[in-house]
Amino acid sequence: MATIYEVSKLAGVSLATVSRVINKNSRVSDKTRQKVEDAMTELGYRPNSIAQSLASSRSNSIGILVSELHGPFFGQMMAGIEAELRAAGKHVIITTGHSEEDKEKEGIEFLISRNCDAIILHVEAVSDDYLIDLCKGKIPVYFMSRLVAGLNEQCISLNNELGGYLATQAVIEQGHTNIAYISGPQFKADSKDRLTGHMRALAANNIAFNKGLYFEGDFKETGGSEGLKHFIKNKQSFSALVCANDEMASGSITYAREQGFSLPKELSIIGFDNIIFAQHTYPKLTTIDNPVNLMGHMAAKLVLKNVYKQKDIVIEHYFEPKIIMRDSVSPIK
Amino acid sequence: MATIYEVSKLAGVSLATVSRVINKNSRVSDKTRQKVEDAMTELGYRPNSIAQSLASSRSNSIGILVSELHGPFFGQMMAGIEAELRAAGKHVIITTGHSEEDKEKEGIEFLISRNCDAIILHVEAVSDDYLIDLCKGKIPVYFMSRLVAGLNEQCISLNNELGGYLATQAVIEQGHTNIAYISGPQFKADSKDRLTGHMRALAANNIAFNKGLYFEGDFKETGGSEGLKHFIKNKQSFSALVCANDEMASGSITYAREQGFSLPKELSIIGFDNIIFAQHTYPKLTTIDNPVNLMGHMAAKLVLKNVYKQKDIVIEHYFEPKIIMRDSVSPIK
DNA sequence: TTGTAGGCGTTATCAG
DNA sequence: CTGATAACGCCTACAA
Repeated sequence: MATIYEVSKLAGVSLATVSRVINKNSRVSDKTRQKVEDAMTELGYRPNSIAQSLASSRSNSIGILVSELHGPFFGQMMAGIEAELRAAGKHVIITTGHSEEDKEKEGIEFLISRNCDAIILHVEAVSDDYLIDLCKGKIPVYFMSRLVAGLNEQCISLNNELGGYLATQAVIEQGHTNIAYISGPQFKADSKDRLTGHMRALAANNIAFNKGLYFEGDFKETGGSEGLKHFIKNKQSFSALVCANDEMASGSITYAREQGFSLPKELSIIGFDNIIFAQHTYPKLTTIDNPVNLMGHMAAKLVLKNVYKQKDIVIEHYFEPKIIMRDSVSPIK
Repeated sequence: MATIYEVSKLAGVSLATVSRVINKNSRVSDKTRQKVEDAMTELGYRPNSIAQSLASSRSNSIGILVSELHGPFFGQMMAGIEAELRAAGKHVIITTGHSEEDKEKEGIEFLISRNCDAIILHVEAVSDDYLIDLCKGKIPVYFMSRLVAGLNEQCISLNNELGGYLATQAVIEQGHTNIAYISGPQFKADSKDRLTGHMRALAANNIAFNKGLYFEGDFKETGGSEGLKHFIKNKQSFSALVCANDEMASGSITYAREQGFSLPKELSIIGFDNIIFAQHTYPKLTTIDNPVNLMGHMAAKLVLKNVYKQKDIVIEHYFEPKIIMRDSVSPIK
């Protein structure tokens, strides 16, 4: 692979001049610029971004840490971030944390060690203290879907509590009072907040929280089926089921039908996130819209504005969920 | 951020010695190792992987190019690759090509310029010639879901033609002869192969290919609904619909129900890929299993074996799809 | 086992 | 506008 040195020799100029035409900044006479460019194409020269990065301590790449690479939620999030950044000529380096403290930390250190200009984190297992410490470092850090106390300016988050409230409220408005709830893993802030919202809606309507109608799921399809199975086994009676995300709602819809429920007549089900597939369950899933793709774009804009000093960017840190009415919730008879 | 130099000073040893304990290879006496490690923790030292990479021209990171970051197909693929590599202590750098030639090339160059030890590509728009050229470079290149002539050893692929055949054959075996087909974008090799398989099944059963029952979709949910709408508008008669992937199958199931079809009685639908969500459509989607997660693992193993010289790894280059019988296909009345 | 010194490919600061 | 030259942080023969 040709280096800047060979280019300079072929073009008959110095290293510095070649570097200048690469970086298009300081003035170079058109004549020499042309010579250099010719030499570059002739040699098929490509700048080595590793070397650039080492020398300049800038990399034009942004590190991203997500919990998982699969799943509709993270897919939309990554896609949003990447699209915005790519359009600005930046690259993205993605790694995973698997919701485990060690792996999250390791992932973060990898990104830092790669000289990312900034990192965008969706972390779930690591403590606030760790994050606050992290922010004292040199590299700018931003957070998706996590509100770290005192670091609001660096967070893009959804009002999950409100979302949880809206979901349960929607079901209550249809006359349901026996409402089962399948939450996400409770070590995750999102899950906790959604559950809090659920409780608030219950309380606001004078419905007592029934522990027998609560199940902690895993945010996956299986969580939905297992939760429902659990309720049925324990002979609970309920006419509505609110799930803390759409995957679990899908799983429970499938399982409910297998058990002979007529949906939504005998059981109303509501989800959370509004993943694309929510339009393709049967009945079509009523759910809470989580604009995670948009939030990804916003996180990217945040780094564009703060790190790359792009002007005229308006940042919205806090997103409000809204309900999407479809067919999986019906009035109680 | 502390450097190796400060560590060496604090530990009272040379740069080389510090480098040795970082790389755990050449022998260092326990005593000095301890001194160095103490110094490292005291300073909170983290190796700068950029500098490591520049000096050693090795990066312990593998570049991955996928078309999109979202969607169940790529999600599973990335997850498979990452899991395998992560377990081996390697990191993954993911970027996207968006199925556009320019972006694919740009993505590849980014990965190369980042000194990846190897790159794994899922490219769709770039030509074989370009890829063959690419392989002449210094950095090892591997391909997912694409067979490049002469480069079989570097490819992990699925027999898409067979999959296409199996899908249509399954529907024929249930007595269907008027079979509509919604393909993927025909510039993609996968789509083309699946269609070829469809044609072979038709031919093998003496069913003429009817152009009116063919629609080129986009591999997304909308492709399924649009295709079905197209057939209906043109007053085609058909009792079965085979879709080149599950997203389109889901879209067509939803649309079919909206149009009042009773499924699967009045219309049998089959998909391709067996994404997780295929279990949650109604009726549950009969489809062709595409072990893309496994294939991701295999691609990772390929680099573990060839690039990192790990022994005892058995590579399987060629995967066979198989049919997954569920409920969306029924015998013709 | 440990240290010295040159080099990886660029950038950036000075002079000129 | 252009050219030397010293960093950037680390690896790796080669010596000791």
